Amino acid sequence: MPTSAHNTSDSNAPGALLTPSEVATMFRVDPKTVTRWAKAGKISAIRTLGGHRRFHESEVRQLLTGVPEQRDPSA
Amino acid sequence: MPTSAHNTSDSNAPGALLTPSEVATMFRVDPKTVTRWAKAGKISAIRTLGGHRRFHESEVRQLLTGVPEQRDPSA
DNA sequence: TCCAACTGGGGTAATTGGGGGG
DNA sequence: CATGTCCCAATTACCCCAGTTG
Repeated sequence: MPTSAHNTSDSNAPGALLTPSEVATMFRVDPKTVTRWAKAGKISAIRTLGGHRRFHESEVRQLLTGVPEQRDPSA
Repeated sequence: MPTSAHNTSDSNAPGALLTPSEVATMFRVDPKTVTRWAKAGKISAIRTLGGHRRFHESEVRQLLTGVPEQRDPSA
């Protein structure tokens, strides 16, 4: 996961994917912790053909915004 | 990622976050006290998916700089 | 193909959260 | 009222090595 100037992390891309390290940096946690969240189902993740995880940037942002859980308002 | 995978000290990052113990050390108080400040709304904090708190480094720095809000002198 | 960096998995120490009492 | 310390349970961080990434 390159941190170069022209890396693939385009915040504008709607379907942008982030690596575990990227998400870890955003939450100020260890990459292994992000993996643990994925295993616990707390965050959705897709796998590469080799088994590595990739996370949706939009979802990560929402979690960071402060929306831990969603309640049905009509309930 | 260039050389550093996940650096623990990303003070240059705009959205840098600090752990409770980090803030506690900066203020020379107990981590529990920092938690109380967060509960009292005296300092904004975001939570990890596991419930742990992370504080904005910029906000902490401003508080340390000595720019406290006007205390209620109406007493 | 080779290579440097990142990732996954397991296991163990340290930190954190929450309540209660001083 | 605010802070520091006690308890325990949960979460997180760092260690190893082998495999994937680009």
